[in-house]
Formats: sequence, C-alpha cells, structure tokens
Amino acid sequence: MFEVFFAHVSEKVTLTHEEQEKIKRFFSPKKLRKKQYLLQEGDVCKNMAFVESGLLRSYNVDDKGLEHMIQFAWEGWWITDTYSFLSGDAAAYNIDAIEDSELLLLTLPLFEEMLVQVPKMERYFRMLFQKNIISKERRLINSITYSAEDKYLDLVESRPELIQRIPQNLIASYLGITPETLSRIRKNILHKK
Amino acid sequence: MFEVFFAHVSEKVTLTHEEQEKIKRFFSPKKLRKKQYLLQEGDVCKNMAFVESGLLRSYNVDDKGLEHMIQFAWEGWWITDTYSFLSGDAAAYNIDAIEDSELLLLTLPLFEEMLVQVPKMERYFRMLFQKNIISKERRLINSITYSAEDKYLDLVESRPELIQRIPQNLIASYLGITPETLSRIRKNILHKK
DNA sequence: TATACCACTTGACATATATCAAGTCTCTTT
DNA sequence: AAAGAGACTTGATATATGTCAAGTGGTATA
Repeated sequence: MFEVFFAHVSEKVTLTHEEQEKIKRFFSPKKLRKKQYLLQEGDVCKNMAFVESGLLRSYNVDDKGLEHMIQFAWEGWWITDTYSFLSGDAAAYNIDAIEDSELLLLTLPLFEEMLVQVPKMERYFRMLFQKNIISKERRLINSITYSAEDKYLDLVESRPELIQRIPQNLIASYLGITPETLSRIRKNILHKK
Repeated sequence: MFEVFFAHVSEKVTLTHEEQEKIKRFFSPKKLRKKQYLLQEGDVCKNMAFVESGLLRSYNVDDKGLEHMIQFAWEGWWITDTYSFLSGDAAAYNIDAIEDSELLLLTLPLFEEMLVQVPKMERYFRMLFQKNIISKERRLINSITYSAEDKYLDLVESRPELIQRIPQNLIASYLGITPETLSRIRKNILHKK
C-alpha cells in the first residue's frame, strides 16, 4: 500500500527502514469508488491525500453551477484543499474520484507531528511545494497570456498523459474554456496538419 | 538591513541569536534603483531575493511584446524565477524594480547550505511555500472562473494595498486584461454606487 | 515656463470565445 | 435488440473583451 508513496519520497530524501515504519503510522489508507467524494465544498478539509492508485480531481463550482477544475491527481500525486486544510476554514473546493482509487490520508495534527518526529520530511514537503509552485505559476502565466488554442497546445506538449487520461470536457474546464471551444480547437489543429 | 527579514522569519520559526548570525552570512545585500533589472529573460536566475524595502515585479513578455505580470514583491516578500533558480535553465521571466529597493540575495548553493546548517529554515521555507501555493491557487481559480470585473473586485477586496501601490496598467496586466478594459470596469463600478 | 512624457480615459470597431440548441456516435443497461 | 445516457461535434448567434486611435491631465525635466 505504501509502494508508490515511498518511491516518491525517495526521489527527494533517503529514509531508513525505521523512519519508513514510523511514517507509515501517521497515515490512514482509504479506498474511494468512482464518483465518491473525498471533500465537499463547505466542509473543512481534514486530510491531505496521497494517491497510491486511481485518479481524483479537485474543482470548484461557480454561481451558474459550472465546474472549474483546479487539479487532477493520479498515482504519485498529492491532492487537498491546501487553504482549508491548513486554516481549518470551510473548503471552497470539491474533491472526488474520477476512477476507483486507493489513498493514503494524513490529517493536520499528524502531518505536523510527523514533521517533528521525522525532520527529513520537512525537506520532502519543502521540495514538493517548490515543484507545485513552479507548475502553478506556469499554468497561471498560460492562463493570462495565451489564447485558448495556445493553452491547449502547451498542455498537449507539457502534460501528454493528462490529455490521454482525462475526458475532454474536464480538460476544457481545466483550461478555463468551454467544451465546445475545445472541440473546435482540436478540429482546427487537425486541419492545419 | 536584516530587520524586515528576521521579523518575517520569526512569524514562522524562532531563531537563536547564533542562528541569526549564521544565517546572515549566506546573504548578499544589494540595492536596486527604479527600473534596474534583477533578472533578464534568457539569463539564469542566480538568486532568490528578499525585499527589505522597495518594490519589484516579475513578468514575462509575449511574442507581441506585451508584458504579463507574474508577481509584485515589496517589504517582507521574496521574489525569484523559481523554475530557473532551481533548475539552472534560462529564465522565462524578467524581474525589475518599480521603486528604489534594498534586497537580500541568496544563491542556490548558499540556500542549500543554509538549510543543512540551520534545519529550522527548512521549516520556514516549507511554510512560506505553502502560503505561496494558496495564493497562486486563488489567483488561478479567479483567472479561470471570473469575468474581468469580478477578478478586479476580488483583488480590491483581497489585496487592497496592491491596488493602492501599483499603477493601473500593471494591475491590468496582473489580472490578464488590457488597461482599457480595466479603466472601463472602474468607471462602471463607480456608476453603480 | 515650456516641453515632453506617462498614466489614464473614451469612442468606434473587431474578434475570440461563450451560449444555446440540435445532432451524431458509442457504450451501457435493460 | 431497444432505449437511454454521456461524450463529443457542429451551427447560428450573442457578448465580453481586445484593438486602434485620439484626447486629457498631471508631473518630471530641460
């Protein structure tokens, strides 16, 4: 159950066997069936979730009922509502499973306790967050700078697995465009070739 | 010179006097006059910069020569091109001073050395990056979800100091809209009142 | 004091993208 | 095999925002 997780951690820091055993005790495993919620808007986000298998998404819902994708997370990714998790305020996001999934959950008190007991994990999370910042920044710039077509082309290039695995209507939402526009863009790109 | 910096650090972790003295040695102070560059697109970003006083901005420039604001940083903020700084690849951004500024610079080797010698700083940066993720995420959602007017209203509410201090054409760029559109939005908001 | 420059505004018009509505195709369920 | 649902496409039209061009007022500079 912890295979993917420790493989991921070991890319950033080297843990002893004892440290691994200690770390395991802070997590609760959880299975989620397709379409089940991990978090609903308005609730407090009690967990960070590491995805051992499957696929989840986080998104918010606007006044008109439209969904806006914030993140997709599959094997080897973390997903949470960072703000709600850390502040204890109500979540603005929903998180649910796109495919049946196996998760490792970590609450805030256990997260903090783990960082104290295994200081190497401070380093792991610092590095994890660095990468997160880089990718959020890239997405933000794309969103501000590019046309709908260029946003899509950049995604195709930078995240091809995402294009393969995620339905088109969710990709459209992730890019901040409508499914109709994305469909027309794809048609347009094919014509050009 | 380190007043603002240690005030900022002490919000997150408590340092001894010895630790403070040790930390100081990793930084190089630098003054920047208005309009001077800290980083130019294409160069490698050699530093993270902490702003002791003044105001800087990071931005990229698109094919048409238009600037797109990524971040503003004044007293108590960090600014860098995170990707270029960590990877050593060419920077996609420019960073320059909007006002005369005093900075504390930290190179990557010294950043890493500091984290080893003063492990509390791992914790400081982990927490700093957490906050950064939260604010980037909020901006991203706004960018994807909201109309130009709603983006501006959200900024007025969440970052009033920014509205005060930053020229309107740069705010427009930060929101991903044109200065003309922002001007009309502001007029429109006044009319409603 | 004159000059030039910059930030911002305003108007007319252009365009990318959204919206609404219908249609196709595939896959699942009965 | 039939029915229904879901994902995607396509067309007609609407709308928000961009583009281009001109004008105003303030402020720095010579």
